[in-house]
Order: sequence, then structure tokens, then C-alpha cells
Amino acid sequence: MHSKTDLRVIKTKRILFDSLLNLMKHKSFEKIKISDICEESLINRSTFYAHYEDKYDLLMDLFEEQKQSLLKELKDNENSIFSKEYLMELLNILITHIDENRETYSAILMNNRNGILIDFLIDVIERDVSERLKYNSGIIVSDLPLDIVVKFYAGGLINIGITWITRNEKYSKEELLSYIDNLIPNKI
Amino acid sequence: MHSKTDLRVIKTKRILFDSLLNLMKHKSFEKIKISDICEESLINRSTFYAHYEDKYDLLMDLFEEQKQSLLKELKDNENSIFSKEYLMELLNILITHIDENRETYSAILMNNRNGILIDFLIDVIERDVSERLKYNSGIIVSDLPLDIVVKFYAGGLINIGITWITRNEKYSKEELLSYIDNLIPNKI
DNA sequence: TTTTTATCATACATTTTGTATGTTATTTGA
DNA sequence: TCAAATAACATACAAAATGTATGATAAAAA
Repeated sequence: MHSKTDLRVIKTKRILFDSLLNLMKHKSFEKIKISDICEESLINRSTFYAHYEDKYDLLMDLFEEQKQSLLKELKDNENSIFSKEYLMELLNILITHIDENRETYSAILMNNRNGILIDFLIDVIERDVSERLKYNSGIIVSDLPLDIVVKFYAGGLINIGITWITRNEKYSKEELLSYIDNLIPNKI
Repeated sequence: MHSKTDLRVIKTKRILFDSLLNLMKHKSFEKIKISDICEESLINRSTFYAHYEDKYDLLMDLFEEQKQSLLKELKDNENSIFSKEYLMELLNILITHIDENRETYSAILMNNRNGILIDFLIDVIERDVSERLKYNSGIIVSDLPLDIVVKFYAGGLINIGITWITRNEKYSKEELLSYIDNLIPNKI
């Protein structure tokens, strides 16, 4: 098996990620073939198969790496109860993360449907909520089941975030945050 | 070219839709091959190619048909300004639609990521909003650009709707609606 | 430096796709 | 109702893409 710490492996995977993203700038993920990725990356096809089953496997690995980095950043949020403050800080971190990885995210969105990213982001946010708040479906927030509330705000914020990526800089980061500040009631 | 009204064409397409949905109950869309669909539907592969370029083309056509029917139902909403009443009625229609087409939607979600449906639903809702409200990006609702507000509520409601499909009947339709009633402020 | 092993080059069988052609069956519309 | 139109079928085949196997080479680990 391949060692996760072997420099050659790390290098190969990174090149595969970059090549996939490059290709996604020009055509949809559906239309990209494994052989395209290998050609772009100059990595032997048999090496590809040594690491991944198929291109979906590769994409999931790429996403998983992004998830880990985003989750780490989300840890900086010091709020420990589900509140407006928590949500606003979460959004701040999310938007900043997107901004700093704009190259990656806009490549993903360029020729693909939004859904490919939405799943990813929802998963990250819910992981953060559940780890942080020891979230379980029994908890009630302002007379509502927490899972409903979380889904509602997560969906809303992510949808705005995604739109923000595609329509480059229509609003500044600060504008966006202030808009959302108006959308979330002070007492959730 | 194939006539849209020819009974043979209608029948063939319907069978292809049903077969695809059946297959999606058992495996992910990615893993389904055109030849699988033809085998399942007993439709000749050359006939498939006479109608669709590839399986994505077929899926889009299936979605487009669902969209049309949902859009038609959304027309019953009599609210003409973007308000809580409009959103609640929209949600009511959406939830009812999902409920009446549960077979279809749960098949789609069974072995696939949510994203595949989210795109679809966001598109429908935004089409309704824009047609109904002659929505353009200049409009301001309670000091916010309408597009931001729409994205926020659409994302939130859809995320709840999707969850509701997968977790069968955890909450009743009425419960769900009342929860959301609490989440949306009376004056948007 | 030696050993380990990831990558590469190459080859090949198999699967899946995409297209083409003539025949048959069904639908349309006069 | 019947002739004309055409959708669906059976079949065949070329091309594309995948998936796997093997030994040689290069790079990293120890």
C-alpha cells in the first residue's frame, strides 16, 4: 500500500488535484476522463489506478482535504451555543475561506452545477455544529428542533455563499456579512 | 426528428424515466451505464441514442418534466409580493409536491448526494420568484437586495425539504410547516 | 549506502460507447 | 380505413475508455 507520508505520494496526489481543477475550468466533471487527467498531469494511468478507483474517488479525496482545512479554521469560532453570534462567526470564517481559496472553488463551479459544492459545504457545517454543540436531534432551540434550525440556516447561508463565488465581487465581503446580519434575528 | 406528440415517443421516454429511477434506487447515478438503462427498460440502445446524447441528457429531461409540473403548481400561489405569506404558501406547495411525488424524489436521493436535487429545486423556486415578482437585481426588500433575500430563504427551505424526504416522516407535513412558520419573521 | 517502494512504460483483454443500416411495427393523418 | 411516415428494433462494427498485469527505473526511507 501507499504510505501517506511518502513524498512521492503527496506530490502525485497534489498534481492530480491541480490537474483536475484545471480541467474543470474548461469542461464539466462529467466529461472529464481519467485519461484526460493523466494526460494533463503527466502522471501514468497505472499510477492513477494505484491511488484511486475512479475520478469520483479522486474528487472526493480533493473535497475531503478541503473539508479538513475548513474544519480546522472553523475551530477558531469561540461560540459554544447555537446563537446568532455563532452563525455570524461561522459565516465570517466560511466567506474568508472561500475568498482565500477562490481559485479552487470557482474552478469547481465554473462548468458544473452548484450541487457538487453544496453537499460539501453542508457536510462541513453540520460536522462543525454537531461536534461543537454535541448536537443531537432532541435539543430544542426557541421551541424548534435544533436539526430543523440548523438545516434552515446552513442551507440559506451556503446558498448565498455559492452565489457569491460565481458572481465575482458583486458585493464585497463586508457588504455580504452585513446583509446576512440583517437576515438573522438577534434572538434565534 | 422525433415528434413530441407521437405516442411511441412519449411511451419510450416514460419507460426510460421509470427505468432510470428504478436503477437509482439500487445504485448511484454515476455507476449506472446507458446499457443498464436499456436492459432495465427493454428499450433498444439505438433507440436511446435516438433521443438522448447520454445519461445526463436523460436525467436533465426527467428533471425538466418535474420542473414543469412543479412550476404549474406554484402558479396557484396568489401572493404577488415577496412576503412571508408568499414564502409559506410556496413551501406548502413544495412540500405537498414532494409528498405526492415521494416515490420519485426518494429514488433520486437514495443512492446519490443531495446536490443532484438541490440544483433542481433552487432553479424552480428562483424561476417562480423571478416570473412572479418580475424580480430583478435592483429591487430592495427591507434594506436588502432581493437576490440575497431570495437566495437565503430558498436555500434554507430547500435544505429542510430535502432532509424531510430522506428522513421519512420524522415530522408530519403540518409540523414541518409550523416549524418554518416560526423561523420566518412576519415582516421580512 | 542499501533497501524499499512509488512511478513509469508497455502491453493487452474487456467493457462501454457511438454510429450506421436495413427491417419491422406502430402511429398519423388524409 | 388505408397509405404514408416514422419510431423502434436487430444487428453489426469501429472507436474509445477502462481496468489489470508485469518488469524496469527512479526516488525516498531506513
